[in-house]
Formats: sequence, structure tokens, C-alpha cells
Amino acid sequence: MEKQITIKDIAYALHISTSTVSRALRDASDVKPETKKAVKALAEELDYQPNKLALSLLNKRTNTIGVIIPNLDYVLAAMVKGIDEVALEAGYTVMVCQSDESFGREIVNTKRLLDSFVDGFIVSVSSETKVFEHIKKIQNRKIPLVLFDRIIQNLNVPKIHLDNIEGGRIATQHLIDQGYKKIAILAGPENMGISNDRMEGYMQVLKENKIRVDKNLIIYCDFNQDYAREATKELLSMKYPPDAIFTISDRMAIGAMQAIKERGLKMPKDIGLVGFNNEPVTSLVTPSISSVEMYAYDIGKATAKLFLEMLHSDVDMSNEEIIIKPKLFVRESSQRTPTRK
Amino acid sequence: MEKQITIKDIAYALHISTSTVSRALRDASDVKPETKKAVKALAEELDYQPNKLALSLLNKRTNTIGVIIPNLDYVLAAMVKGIDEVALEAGYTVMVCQSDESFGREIVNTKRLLDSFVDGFIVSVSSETKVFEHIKKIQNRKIPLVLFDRIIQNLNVPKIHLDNIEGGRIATQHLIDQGYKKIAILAGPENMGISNDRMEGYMQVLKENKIRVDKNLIIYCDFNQDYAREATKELLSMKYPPDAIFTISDRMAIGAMQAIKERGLKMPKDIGLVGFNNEPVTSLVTPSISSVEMYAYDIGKATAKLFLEMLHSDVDMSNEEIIIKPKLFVRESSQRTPTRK
DNA sequence: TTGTAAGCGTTATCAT
DNA sequence: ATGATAACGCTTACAA
Repeated sequence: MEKQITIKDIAYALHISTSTVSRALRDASDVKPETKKAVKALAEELDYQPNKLALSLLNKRTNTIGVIIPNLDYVLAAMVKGIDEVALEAGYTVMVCQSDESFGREIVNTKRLLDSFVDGFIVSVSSETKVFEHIKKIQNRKIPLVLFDRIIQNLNVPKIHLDNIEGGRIATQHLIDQGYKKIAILAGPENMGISNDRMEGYMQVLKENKIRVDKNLIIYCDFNQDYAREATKELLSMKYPPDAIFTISDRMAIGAMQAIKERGLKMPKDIGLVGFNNEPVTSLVTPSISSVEMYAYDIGKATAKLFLEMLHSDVDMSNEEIIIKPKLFVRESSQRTPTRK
Repeated sequence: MEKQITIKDIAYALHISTSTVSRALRDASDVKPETKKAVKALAEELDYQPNKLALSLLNKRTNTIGVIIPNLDYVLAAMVKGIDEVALEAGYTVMVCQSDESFGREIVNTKRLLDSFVDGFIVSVSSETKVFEHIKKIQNRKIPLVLFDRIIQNLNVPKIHLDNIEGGRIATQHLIDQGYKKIAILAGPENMGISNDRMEGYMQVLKENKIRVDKNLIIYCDFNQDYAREATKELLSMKYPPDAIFTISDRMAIGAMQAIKERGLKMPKDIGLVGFNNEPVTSLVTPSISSVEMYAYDIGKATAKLFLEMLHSDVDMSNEEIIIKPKLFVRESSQRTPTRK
């Protein structure tokens, strides 16, 4: 690591003081034009770069945003991309930490980022996270914080996320519209916000359509293809198996599809299937899978914008909650009546 | 942002000097046990956290690694995950910047990270990158740097990457073994390292098998599903179309597959197809797609390890080059002879 | 218009 | 065993 040019070097070379150099570089009004010119010229020539560390120490601002996410799957990668884009534009650099769905790592990451004096946090909590002391710590220090995607309700923090209830609703209503009667749901781990919301939507719609909610058709399983496959196998070996399955992720839909095929059932004839996220893979498999689009990239951009707004305004935004509407993309796995909807 | 506790606060409260506090906290040998105990107790009580900015300013070390990648697709997300894991373990935090395949953004990112005084760089260059002044700038400043995945040859920097030539070789040899005679390749943009290497492997094997390399069967196209689809369409409308296609990414393989299906051709009977990356999607589509596995997660981990090794050793490692061997996963899209290989 | 000096939080050197 | 002081690179009163 070579010596960096500092204002001292410039000051020394020009036989002036560092404060004058500092002022000249920042175009202060009270510097003689010639001095200013000389300083700038030399700075340019020596490729002077101000030391951000020193500035940060002084201002307590690092122009850095800490982002904590549970993983880097398709959806979150798209969101991060959106965040990154907007942040870069606004002159911020992003520090992305993955908790890998582990509460412990989330804590560690939070601490790291706090220690690094990030100017604020953009967080999506892990599926394990049930207690929020680390989040409250951020709040207590009055550090700007936005929760996105996997948010925490009942916490006085600006939030931005998909309308997951609505997502569950449109998926379920669609299956009912297609004539399916016995609709199972593959949910995520219990207590997981987005899973519960999607399930809530599912239950609302069943009730509205006078369909009994059958506990045996509600399966909590890991957010994971293989678990979903196993769970589906079991569902299909029930005495009165479901005639449709709504999975709260596309990975799980793929797993379900595998089990369905192994069982020799045909979609959409024998059984309907709807996934969630609208990942590209849904239109690549056969049959293609209907899925709920969540506009991950846009959510990412909106998150960063909300964050920046919060950072630069002094009105309290802790009650802000932006909710993005999902949209169902109907594909072969669930479309029985060609012209409906 | 609330006031942070500093050693001054502790010193003041205990009526001792900041230097003593500093020593006590770092368990220096020459501090009276009682003093030490008192300092530590108070630090604990006040939840004292050393100010990293101040430390960094002093030591010129930030415990931060700058990672620059062209995008966050499946492969790179897996690599980043590997890097993140190892870095975290070693006490480093990672700043990930996406160049979005843009040379300009790569420059900006490099500058940002230099300004942030990262302790070193882990870089995979964008597909647009053809001139390397920004990389050389890093080198000139004697900042540790490792190139991974999309590396630059002829640059005296430690590198780690897949054996892409071998990847191209095994894919092509496999197609020949399966009896395909006229093998096309969908490559990436011209001048792109990994693309050229995979193509090099392809050509080597053709020559070894006394098959003429036909320029018309070499298509440069964007790393992208739709381009691949169009390119494949054109290939298939040639007077003597290919009977097999090797695409240098799975996304492109998907595009090729779409075009093949639209044309009414059957894989592997009428035409063979092999992709690259071994993304999960390859085994989900019908027919499943043979693909070259590149062990992205492992490459990520190995990259971070190489980087840390370099950071902590003072022997010159600039000639280090780690090359990972790929492996072909044969699936339906190319397997004509059931028991071969 | 410019320079001096203090301060951001910490550590290292040198006294005591 | 402890304290005073300088230093990291920069900004900003305050003085001149």
C-alpha cells in the first residue's frame, strides 16, 4: 500500500497551510483565486484523493449502507440489485451481509455493520429471527433503518414489502375459479411472516368461498425443493388427497411438481399447482407453473429510495409502510378453463 | 445517531488517562490488575465499542474486502456466498459492488472501494472490460488483489478460475462420443475470456477428432436467453444445420432449447444440446439438459482463502493461478447411447 | 486572505 | 504502573 497524497503534501509543496488547501479544494469563498487555482492544479497533478476515513471520523458519516439479507436466491439477488443501483446513483456504497437464514449470523452481521459506522440499515430478517433486540439496538442508536421483504410487524420502522396476503388470495381464488375444490398449501416454517401472510390470504379466500379450512391440507415445510417434494408425496397418499396445491415459493412448486409427476398425475387435469415469485424457471418447466409475481427488482429500488428519503428528511417516517401489489401469472399447471379470467 | 462511548468517557469517569484505558482494554502487561478490572467493568457496563474509523485511520486497515462482480446471477451469487462465508469467518466484512456488465460502472466501483480503503480486492471483470487501467491502479498502490472466475490473462495477479478450456473440451468430446457430427457453439461476446476458453476447448477437440471447424457454426451472442433463441433459430434454418449445439451458459441452453422445440426437433434424437454451469434448472426442464458443473460455491470459498493467504503472507503470490476442474453432468438432451461413458 | 490550533477516537512513544 | 503528547488526515473556529 503506497503513501497517499494528503493535503499536507500539497500545503508543504505550495508553502501554505493545510487549512488553506482544505478551503481551496472545497471552493470556499475566502480564498484568493490564484491560490485556489494553484492548489487545484497540484491536487489534480498528484491525483489527490481525500481520505474518507478521516472525513468519516470527523462527520460521523460513511456514505455506506448496511444491507442484511437472509440469502442470495433469485428474489433477493434481484432486490439487492435494485438497492445497489439506486444507492450507487445517490453516492452510497452498499455493504451486503448474508445471514444465511441464521439468527446468530444476523446478530453478528448487525454488530459488524454497526461497528463499521454504516449510515443506515436495510434489513430483511432471516426465517429464524423471532426476537428483535438487534433491530431495536439499531433503533435505539437512532440509526436510520428500513425493513424490506421479510419485515417485522409491530415494530415502529418504515417497511416495504409485497402484499403477501393478497398474493395468497389471488393464487387461491384462481384455483377455486378453475374448479379446484380441495386446495392444499405448502407453507414455510411456522412463525415466518411472509409465509403466514400468504397462508392468511389462502384461508380468507377459502372462507369467502365457503370452503372449510382443513388443517391436514396445511403443511409447514422448509423453504426448499426436497422438503416440498416429500411433503407433496405425503399429501398425495392421503385418503382424500387435495386436487390443487399452492406453494409459497417456486422452489417448493418445483418440488411439488416432481412428486406429482412421480405419482403419475397430470396438471392441470388431475391436480392444479400455483407457485410464488414468478421465477423464470416457472415458464421453462413442463407443464409451466402459474406463479405470483412479486416485482423483486422494483421492491429493491423502492426500498433504497425509501431509505434515502428517510435519511435526508427529518420528519418521522417510522409509520411508513409501502405495500406492493402482486400479480398472478397463469400458466399451464393450473389453467383448466381456457377463457376464464 | 446517539453519542458513542469512547475511552475518554471511561478515562474521565475513572480519573485516569486515556492511554491507561487503552492499555487496560487491550490487556497490556503493564497495567495494575485493579485498574484493568475497573476499566473492563465500566467498559462492559457502558457497552463501549471501539471506534473502527479511528482505528482504521491509524492503522490504514479497515478489515474490509472489496468485491466487484459483473452481476448476481446464479453462478456469481453462489461464488459471493462462498467468499462471504470465508471472509466473515476471518473477521472481514465484504463490500459487494455490481458492475452490471458495464465497464464504466466497474471503474466507478473500483474508485469507490479504493476511496473506502478496503484492505484488498476480489474482482471478476465485466464482459465489456477490455482495458485494465483500473486493475493496474490497484496493483500500483500495492493493494492485495485476486481475480476470480472472469479473470484477465497476462496480468501478474493471483487468479482462480475454472478450467474453461477443459469445460469446452468435455462438453464437445461428449457430443462427439454420442455420435453428433456437426456441432455448433453458442459463445458469448467476442473477446470475453471465459467464452474464448470454452470455445478453444471446443475447437481443440474438433481438431483432435478430425472434424473441420466451421466458422458458420460458431455464433457469438449475448449471454442471454433471447439472443440464444434467435441465434439458434438461424442455425436451424441453415442449409446444412448442426446436429448438436454447445452453449457456454445454461441460460443460453434454455434459449436454444426453445428454438429447437419451436422447430419441432427432438433432443437428443435429432439434435444434441449441452449447456454450462449446471444450474438447477437444467434438471428441471424437459428434456433435462446436460451441463458442465463449475463448482461456483467452492470457487468462491477458494478465492477468499487465496485472498486471505495473500494478505497475510509476504511472499509474492502474483504468479499463483488456481484452476478448478469442471465436470460434465450428462442428461437427456445429449444422451443417445444409453451406456456410453 | 491566510494561518494556528483544537478536535474526531485511538494507539504508540517517551517520560515519569 | 501511569500519564502526556504526537500522530493518522481532515475541517473549522478563531485569530491575525
